[in-house]
Amino acid sequence: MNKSTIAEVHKYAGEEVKIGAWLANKRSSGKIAFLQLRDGTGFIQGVVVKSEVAEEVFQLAKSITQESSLYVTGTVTKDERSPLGHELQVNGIEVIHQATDYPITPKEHGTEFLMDHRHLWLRSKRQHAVMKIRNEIIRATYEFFNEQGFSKVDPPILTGSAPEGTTELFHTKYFEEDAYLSQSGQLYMEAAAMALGKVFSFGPTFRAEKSKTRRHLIEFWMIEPEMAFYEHEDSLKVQEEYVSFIVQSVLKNCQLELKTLNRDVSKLEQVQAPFPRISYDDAIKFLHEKGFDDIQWGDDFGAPHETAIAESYEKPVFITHYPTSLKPFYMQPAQDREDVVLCADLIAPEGYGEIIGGSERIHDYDLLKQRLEEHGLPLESYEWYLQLRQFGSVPHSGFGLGLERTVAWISGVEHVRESIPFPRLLNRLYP
RNA sequence: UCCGCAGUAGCUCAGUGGUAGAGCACUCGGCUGUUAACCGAGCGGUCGUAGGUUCGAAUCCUACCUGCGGAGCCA
Repeated sequence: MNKSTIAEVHKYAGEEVKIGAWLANKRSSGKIAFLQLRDGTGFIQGVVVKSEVAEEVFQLAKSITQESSLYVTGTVTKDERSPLGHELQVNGIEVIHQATDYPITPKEHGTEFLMDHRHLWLRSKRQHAVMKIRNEIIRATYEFFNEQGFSKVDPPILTGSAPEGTTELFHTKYFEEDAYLSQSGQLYMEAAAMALGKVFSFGPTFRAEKSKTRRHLIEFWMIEPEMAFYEHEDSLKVQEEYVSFIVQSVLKNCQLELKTLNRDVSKLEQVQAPFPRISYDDAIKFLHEKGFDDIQWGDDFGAPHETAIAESYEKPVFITHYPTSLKPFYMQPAQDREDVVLCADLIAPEGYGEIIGGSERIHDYDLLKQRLEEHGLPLESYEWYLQLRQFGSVPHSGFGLGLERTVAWISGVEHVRESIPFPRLLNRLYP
């Protein structure tokens, strides 16, 4: 007999297969039982007809409990009513392990309860779909950057010096020394770009911020590309092509998952490069026209401002050329204006907020040193970083994309806590 | 850190001073195409914690704890 996964049953239409699965849910009447089966690759309905199976098989089908693990044998049949297109006409059931009192019942549950049972919640259809989309975004990321000639480079997670404010850094010990968990690999990626040309990193990031919104996690994953000889505009092109590529990849390879999540795909279909750009100057003017009188040139945008700007575009939008005072020390000033820098934030549509922050980096040694001093940063900690500008410095740019915000946006889930398997939030370190 | 809301059965909630309730889950019975299946019965309680007011408190008051939503914060 063929052993199959649910995702592959279509290859065995009309044949008998054996599937290892869990019982997600069950409905039954006196003479027919419907088993909702899942095996990680997908969901399928098993149909047990009393008149066509042995009496003990039907009695077993009626008595299996939610989330018990099973080997199910049956014939694969095509069925229009199934989202998968196929059903399983069950003729045999072997219970591997009987589950009792599974906590997540097929009814409504509150956030706290679901988060306390995240290890089980992941089994549900919705969460399964989000995790599959997350996986597709990761897969497409590797495909895109490999095809574009980037090398993956892994920056350290444990770092020594504490640049800027230490309040948002996780403190730990490195034997006798103080150490901090990385909140960005960017500076190291700049060094890597001088060695390998075009590089990208993909790893965890830690921010000890007391943020409590649907867009914030304490531990999240970032993709940080860095490109030698790329100026600001070159970097924007990479960003819009990259984001378009992952959105189109999800549309192509995760149709069932998007359907499960009820995602409005027409909005995603429009996400094709190029993306609109608006300068910080124009964004301030736009907000004033919209009646926001609580913001003036030099202020950073709050969540309502970002959302208002994003809502006037169908695609993600770049906000470029922020005031120098709002941005970190390493950003390259604009050629004709000292008061703004060559940077861009990419704001996702539908209120999902900033998904990318990027900039051209200062490549002039004297200017970089001056900026470090202006920001009151200890030069000795940045000696290696300054040396990148002493030995064949070149214009270069890079950006960081927040994976969970991107997953949340593309999946259409409300909160980033559903876009990572085990979210770390304020007051949430379990499970 | 600030503002607002909430905490009652395993879960989701109703109950605004006078005998603790419903749906789901679970158990039993019924039902041949169900889609959070449905119908009937049964089981199920330290009303977040501590103190106070009252003849009497889930209900009113005070403090604390926990969670949710938002703001702030956020390379």
